[in-house]
Amino acid sequence: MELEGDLWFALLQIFRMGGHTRQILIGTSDFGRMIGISQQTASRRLLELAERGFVTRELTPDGQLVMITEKGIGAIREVYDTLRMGLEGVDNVKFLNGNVFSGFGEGAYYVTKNGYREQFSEKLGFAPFPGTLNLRLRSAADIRARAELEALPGITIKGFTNSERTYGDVKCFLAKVNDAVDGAVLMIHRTHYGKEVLEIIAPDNLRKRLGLRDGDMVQLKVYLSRDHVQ
Amino acid sequence: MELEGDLWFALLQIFRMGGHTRQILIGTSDFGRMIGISQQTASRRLLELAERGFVTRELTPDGQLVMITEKGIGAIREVYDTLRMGLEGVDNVKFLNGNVFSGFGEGAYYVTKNGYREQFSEKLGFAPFPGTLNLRLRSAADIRARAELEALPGITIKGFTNSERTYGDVKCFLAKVNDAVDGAVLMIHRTHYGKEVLEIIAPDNLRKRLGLRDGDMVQLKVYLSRDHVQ
DNA sequence: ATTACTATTCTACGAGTAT
DNA sequence: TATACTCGTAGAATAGTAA
Repeated sequence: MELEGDLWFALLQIFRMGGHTRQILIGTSDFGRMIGISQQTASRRLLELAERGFVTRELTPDGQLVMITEKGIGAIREVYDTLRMGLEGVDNVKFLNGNVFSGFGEGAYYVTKNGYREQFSEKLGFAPFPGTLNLRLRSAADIRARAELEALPGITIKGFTNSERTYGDVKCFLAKVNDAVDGAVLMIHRTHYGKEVLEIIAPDNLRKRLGLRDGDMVQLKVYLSRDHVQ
Repeated sequence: MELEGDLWFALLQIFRMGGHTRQILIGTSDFGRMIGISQQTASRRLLELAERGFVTRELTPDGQLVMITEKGIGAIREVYDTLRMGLEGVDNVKFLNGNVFSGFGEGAYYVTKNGYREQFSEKLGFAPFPGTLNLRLRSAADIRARAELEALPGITIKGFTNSERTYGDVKCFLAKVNDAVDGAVLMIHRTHYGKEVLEIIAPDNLRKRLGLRDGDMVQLKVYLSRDHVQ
């Protein structure tokens, strides 16, 4: 989150007053009363929001004209998008949480095969980074949710045969990692991992992109069908 | 707001992990890392959310099973509704802010006339409290916005004639006061107030319901048409 | 009237640690 | 391992004012 709680709520209050559509005139006393803080703190909040570029400010003799900037609207929309998907797309989404661990890279092996790579780009919309992020599921509910994914069609990446051997089908689901990065869950049919493991692919190296280390918890939003993916 | 900033963001994090759909297993260390606070503070946050009824909690040897309650979802939905109306209904809404003052109660006089009362109930969906809340608009933008309301059709309450005199038409707009209470803006056609005054009616006494005193600022969301009113 | 500085109070964070 | 207590302290909030 770019904006800590109290500051975000100050921004929300400006938003409620229509500050995203036009300049609004507010006094720090009124503003403070509206969100339950003192005049002085209200002053500091508005100052800080302006300093950090979330609002523009213009002092007048009887208050200040405040308006939310593009950046401010972005901060609001970020929360909005999270809430919308969670509240309205429930039927199409499964939430999973797991902890990062270092695996044997079997997924990485698959992901680099040319016979798969082109299909990934075409069917998932991105060329996967040549490596997977391994997650270990820890709660019964997560493991159950993973089992339910097995039963769903998902997005199928077709197997193929080359001179050496035959490669089986791979099933994927589009997913959002930590509510921030788009990627996909890889369900390799014959894997030696158990039912408590999930492999994630993404356009980037997720460990670097999200600053993940072994043991860190990661949240996944798995899209069961393509509808409503955002 | 029922929930102060930091606590709300803790709830949001649980939401992001799917805690509104099922119990999720989280450790206080992981949870803290995810929102940038210490293990101890994370523990306190979860404890307080549970104490205040926003989540249920169940301790296990390796973490706690947390799930958002109805009340918690309500707190999230409250913000969601605000954001949705602000971001998606912009064309249908005008935001106005004004300060409460004690007026001469002309609106109250109108609002109690039987010839109007029935129409209010029928066309606005509520029987108005016999009194109005007077707001004084302070910024040029607010006064301009009020003038724009004059030009719109709104909801017309027809005038009538009784043995004493003739009563003119009254125009209304549905509105939300302080993002919390449903009411309506009353545009009495011939009033001795100037262009910087607005009268609000609602099912309840707004001063009591919202704890308003003279001079307090009030925010209004005026719905220009009935579509998308929430 | 305002906003916002300085001084002071006090809340709330995290370190250390018990369970 | 967990969670969550106590406690010292940093930083935030308010009081008092200046501008």
